[in-house]
Amino acid sequence: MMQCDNNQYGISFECDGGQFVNQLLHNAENRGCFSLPVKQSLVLDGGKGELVRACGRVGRKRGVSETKTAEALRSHSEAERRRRERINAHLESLRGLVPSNEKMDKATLLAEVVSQIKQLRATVSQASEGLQIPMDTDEVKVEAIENLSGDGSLLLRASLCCEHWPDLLSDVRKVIRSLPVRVVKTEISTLGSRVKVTFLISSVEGDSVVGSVRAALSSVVEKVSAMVESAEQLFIPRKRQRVLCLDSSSCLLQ
Amino acid sequence: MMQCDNNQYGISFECDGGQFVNQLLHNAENRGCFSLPVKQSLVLDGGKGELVRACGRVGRKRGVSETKTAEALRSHSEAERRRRERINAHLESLRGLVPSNEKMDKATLLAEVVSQIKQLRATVSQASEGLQIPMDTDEVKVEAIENLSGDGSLLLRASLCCEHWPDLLSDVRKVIRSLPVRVVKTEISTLGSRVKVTFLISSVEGDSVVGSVRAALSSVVEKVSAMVESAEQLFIPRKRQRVLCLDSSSCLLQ
DNA sequence: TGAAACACGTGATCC
DNA sequence: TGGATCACGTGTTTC
Repeated sequence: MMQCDNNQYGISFECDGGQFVNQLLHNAENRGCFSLPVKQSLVLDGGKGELVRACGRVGRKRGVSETKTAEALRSHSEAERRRRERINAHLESLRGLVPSNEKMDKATLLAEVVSQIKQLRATVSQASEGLQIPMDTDEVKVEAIENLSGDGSLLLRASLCCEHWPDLLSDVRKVIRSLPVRVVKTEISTLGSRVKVTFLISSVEGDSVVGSVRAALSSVVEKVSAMVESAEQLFIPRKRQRVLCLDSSSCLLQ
Repeated sequence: MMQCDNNQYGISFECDGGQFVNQLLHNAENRGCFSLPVKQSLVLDGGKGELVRACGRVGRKRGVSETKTAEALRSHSEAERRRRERINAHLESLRGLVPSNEKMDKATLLAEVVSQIKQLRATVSQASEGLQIPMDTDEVKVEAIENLSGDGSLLLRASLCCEHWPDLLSDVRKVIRSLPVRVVKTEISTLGSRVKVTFLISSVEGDSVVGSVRAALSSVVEKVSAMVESAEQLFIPRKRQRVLCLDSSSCLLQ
């Protein structure tokens, strides 16, 4: 056990840095009535914010350090109150978000929130399968649909699915335009923050076009995924796509 | 201010039942060093679970009531510790469910959870539109598709969408069978805990069949909605449909 | 240094 | 009554 006098409120006590002994001592030390060599404990008189000795008569003359300690205790307890209020406000929000009733204790409420989130995630995952918009994995698909007659040209269905990103659509347009293909049809669907772009593409160069379209779309997906990841690491909350459209044909990319 | 000696730990103090004054007195009373006529305050010696006087010498002889108080304080603080552990365990679960990082303070974590739930709900709502399975409102739709040639028979598309309930499918089967119709095709889709059943129905009685099919399906939906509501009021967590199938033709109802 | 975050034990309240 | 829940002020640690 060693002496530590580095606590900020000027309250001296015995401790050894060990959590266990600290806990054992905690209560007694608060009152300064422990048999170990405790020097003193100070408490705040809530009524006037003045300092009193926990044991013994109320001090007649008070030093500067005691006044400072009184102020520290006051601001400390006020900060703690604000913290509690902040936390409880969020808990109230959650109370409004889970179905169920009011008058639910904190632990049960939090358990309910946990299961609610899991349920919602499962539902979203299910919906994303039905809508063919995977939520967890990015995706690039390119497939030949049919060989057009004679001239060796090809009809392709190509799609990409990833998180939304401001430059996503213009990037997709750029890479598609750089290829020797003609876009027959475009569909853009979104689900939550995910975007899926599907093309019907015709090309006269049947040989390598599948690979080059796949490479082009993959480069876009990889760029977006890198941007999103770095934004998350920098604690920048990604802006969510709020306006969602499903199955809308559009010429945004043309 | 009036005397209250009805607190369970045998600790006497002054109070007036008012929250404000109670708070002001709270701290000083803990130590029994307030200038108001406080009788005594007892604290638990964490090391051995023994009772000591907050002010004054450690008592040599201890009464039965003091022993009982010591035990009460101990079990009280232990119960409180368990409560904290329960709450913190749920908070840890939530930490694992929000994306973001570890080392997030409680208030921020809870704020993140709130926004996460809102986002998930918006996504589910969006998906339910795309999949034509409304999440918030029950629905019965019946429409004539075409008049079959000559004999006055009719082809209908009928659908119902509501929460899942164990007897739902058999109830639907029952009411459909009670009608003078032939079921041509059935589709069952689910999203989360919602179920949508769609029928293609042919009938030789073209006049009233739309209304009677609608009435039949509505009676099922109303029964289910009543069951679900009463289950929620009784705090019975409705069993969620875990196995989800989308757009599956089936003969479950035939 | 001082502000912020957490765990703790306690008084109060409810059923 | 005893047990459970909550708000509170405080000691401690971290940055």
